[in-house]
Amino acid sequence: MITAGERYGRHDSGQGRPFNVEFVSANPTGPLHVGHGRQAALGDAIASLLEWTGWQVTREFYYNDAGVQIQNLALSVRARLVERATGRLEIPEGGYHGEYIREIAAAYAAACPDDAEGADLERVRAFAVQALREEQDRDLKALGVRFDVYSLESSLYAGGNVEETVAMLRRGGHTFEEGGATWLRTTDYGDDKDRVMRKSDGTYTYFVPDVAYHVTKWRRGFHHAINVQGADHHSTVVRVRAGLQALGLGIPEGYPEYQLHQMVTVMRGGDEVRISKRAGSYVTVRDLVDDVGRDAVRFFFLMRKADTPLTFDVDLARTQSEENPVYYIQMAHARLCGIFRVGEIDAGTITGDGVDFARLGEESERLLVAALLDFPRTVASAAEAREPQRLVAYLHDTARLTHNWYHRERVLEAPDGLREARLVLARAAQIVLRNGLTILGISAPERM
RNA sequence: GCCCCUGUAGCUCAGAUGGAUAGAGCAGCGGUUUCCUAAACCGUUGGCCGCGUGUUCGAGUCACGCCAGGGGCACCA
Repeated sequence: MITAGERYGRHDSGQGRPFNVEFVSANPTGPLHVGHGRQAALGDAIASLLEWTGWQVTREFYYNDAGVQIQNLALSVRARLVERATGRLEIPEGGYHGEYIREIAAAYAAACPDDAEGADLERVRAFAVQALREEQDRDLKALGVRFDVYSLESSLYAGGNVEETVAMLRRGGHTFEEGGATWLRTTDYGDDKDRVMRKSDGTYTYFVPDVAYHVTKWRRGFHHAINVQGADHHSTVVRVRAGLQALGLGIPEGYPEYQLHQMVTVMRGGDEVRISKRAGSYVTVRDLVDDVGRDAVRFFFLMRKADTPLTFDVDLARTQSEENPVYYIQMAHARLCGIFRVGEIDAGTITGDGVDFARLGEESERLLVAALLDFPRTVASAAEAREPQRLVAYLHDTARLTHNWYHRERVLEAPDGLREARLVLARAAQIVLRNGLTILGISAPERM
């Protein structure tokens, strides 16, 4: 434990094989909301857990920048441009009402004075998408989440992947024509009804580029992949997998994995904060980070398993007291640091050599030692199940045992021999708490 | 109607590959402070694990059926 240090808890079950973790993947049609925040925290923690179990992880973000939603975005911005020019506002059907649309329109008008009413819709679209991607990048940065790869739906059309996928599906014999549309017989793969892949107007439904996208993932060597999404996308799971099966490329039935999470509600002052993208009332990821801090945001998003609806209690998250679990865990770590600080001991020099661990006989220290030894198993289990909340629960438990021990037993003032053994225990607990928090993307402060 | 998720202490939730008296936090009650951070700790009250049947030596965990709540069921994404 001591000699492994910051590597304590790692495994090599992944054996360096590539693993693609796709998460957030928000359409560039607005700022990131709390649901994306949960995905960001979950996806990043799962990615980290996989790294700790020996996988070579790529964090990937997929932009749906080619569909109807983007068209609506462009039309919404144009509507605001027209409003600026004429004073008349007509937001189109399915359009976006948020205040940020107005801001994008203002920026567009400033950048492109020759097109103040947005006559060049393609130009408006590109501008708005770019602006919102930058906006989302700032949100992700506030959370401390980084991606290795950004994939664009539009590039799948431009690169011919969509056409190629459709051609392969047709060759595979699982398609048929009806009502002027082309259908994929997804019922051959467990769907409850067949799905349109090419609409009668000649455009493709969303899941076709999705299938094409996953073909590119597979071909890039990612034979292991997981997508973290909201449970409202659960109907896509069967379709995408069905499409991949129908291609006959030898892709396994369960590819890709999905980790779907339930809804997030935000409580503030005892009331639920209503979220309505349409009406423009909005709790963004950045609002939350500004309010309660990055560590608390990440922790609260990770403390429940994905299958459970999450209530984000803003008042609790910003409380700096015993009630707030994230402070409780960080405090346990800071306390241990405090021992070394007060004792003027460099924790890094602790080796455990020549120490008689049999002297750690108190109940509180035996329990703590047992918990620390359990850390690698917890990491492995959380990684295997793709469930970071197991690690959260473990850390809370270990923090409790740490506080308990700290209050019952003295370290610096213990007799010779026992003192050295307890310093090793303090060091080991410090390592485990810090490693655990690091996996979750939460800081481990040395003092608070 | 079909699909997915959930149902465990008063409340919010944990309970890996089935395994011994089912755990935590909060709330409640009772304590602890000349002490490495009281931003804390200790003790204690409180559970037909939604209901039923089945598989098993053994079920909170697996299967099936009910009941209740949430979400999803487009030639939208």
